[in-house]
Order: sequence, then structure tokens, then C-alpha cells
Amino acid sequence: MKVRDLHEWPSTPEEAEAIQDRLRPLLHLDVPGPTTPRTVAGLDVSYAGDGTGARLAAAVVVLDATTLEVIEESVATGTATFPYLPGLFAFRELPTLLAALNDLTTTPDLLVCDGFGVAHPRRFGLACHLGVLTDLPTIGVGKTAFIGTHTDPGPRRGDTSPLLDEDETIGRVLRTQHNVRPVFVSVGHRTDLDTACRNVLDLTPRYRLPETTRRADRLSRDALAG
DNA sequence: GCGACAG
DNA sequence: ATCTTGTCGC
Repeated sequence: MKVRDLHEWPSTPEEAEAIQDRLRPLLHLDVPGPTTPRTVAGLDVSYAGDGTGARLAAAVVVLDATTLEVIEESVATGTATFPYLPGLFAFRELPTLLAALNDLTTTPDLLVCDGFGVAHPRRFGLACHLGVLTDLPTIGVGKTAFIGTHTDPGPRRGDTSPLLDEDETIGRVLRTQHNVRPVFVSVGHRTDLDTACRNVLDLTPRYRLPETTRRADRLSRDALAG
């Protein structure tokens, strides 16, 4: 599929933050999202090593949204060119993820990202960045808290509580399985929070994490190994 | 000023 | 993310 060019690349955290601030106005937020996507892609990255220079493998797995069967897979390997800094996490994974997306013959109706969308210090997490670069609907599904405050949602699958930053709703804490630790859902691009949570529930018939990310996680892990 | 801090 | 044994439970 076609991906927007990565024209400039930051060499300092300050430049990275400036890029986020410059791209943020390109987001389409609170527009109706894909309620019944035909295909959904999961993205994930595995690492070998630490800091800059770590080897990494980025995987994209496209599933049929109805049957959850694999339609297409893509993996790319590379080297981290940016250190891990909370809030700038995307700059570590973006180049390799885009390479994997580029090799896709399919154009997914929705991208499910590891991490956050607008639930981010500058409202521009990985899911937002990938959304602007692909112009596809994207959502972020985080496994642990980042920014914002929340109360625990009820114990049943489908229970939610708002993720708040002051008075602003930046995401939703969503229980995907009964009595299982919830996930953090936030919108990235071209969708709304209700649709995003609906999509995540549709992708979690059995496990805590979306089937898309589980598949991508395995694929990226295997790619690093052999 | 001191911690906390997506993956 | 990754380093890591056994263990409890469906």
C-alpha cells in the first residue's frame, strides 16, 4: 500500500516534538470510524538489544474482520535510529513499520497500533502518526497506563471507564475479558472513540489483546529469531 | 524540586 | 521492549 514519505527525520528530542506539533493539525478526529471494516491490520515491533542501534523487526498482519483469518502478512527488519523516550516512542518504530506497510498489497480498512493515539502528552502518539502517514483510520491499544487518570472499569467484558486528562476525555479503559486486566483505547486518525472500542471488542473474542496485535507480535518475534 | 513515564 | 522458573487455573 501507499505510505506518505518520511521527508524529515529528527536528530534531537526537540526536533521530534516539533514534528509531532506540526503534524497534529492534520488529524481528523471525531469523525465516524469504520463500524464494519472488511479488513483490519495489526502492527507490532520486537527488539533485540537496547538503545540506539537495537535490532528490530516490525510486523503487519491483515485479518478478515469477520472471520479473523489471516489475509496477508508483512515483516521488515531494521535498526533503531532513535532512543526510547516516553512521548517520542513512535520515532523508534516508525521507519521499520512503514517499510512493512509499504510491502503490503492490501490496503486495510483499519490499523490497530500498539500504544496510544491522542492519549499522549502532545496528543500525537504512534497511532496518530501512523494515521497521518497512511491516511487510514487508526486506533491505539495500550497495555499499560501512560498519561491521564482513570478509575477501574467494571469486571465484565465490555465495561469501560473514561481516560481523562483534567476535564478532557483522551481515551477509554476497556475490559476485553471478564476479570482480566483492561486495555487502554484511544483514537489515532479518522475514527471516534465509540467505534474504536467497538472494533477492539470485535477483535477480542477470546483474549485480552486484539487478535491483530497478537498475530503481529508473534510474527515480529519469529522474524527476529530466524 | 522529585518522581513517573506507551514499547 | 527484554532479561526469566515455576506455578496456579481453565
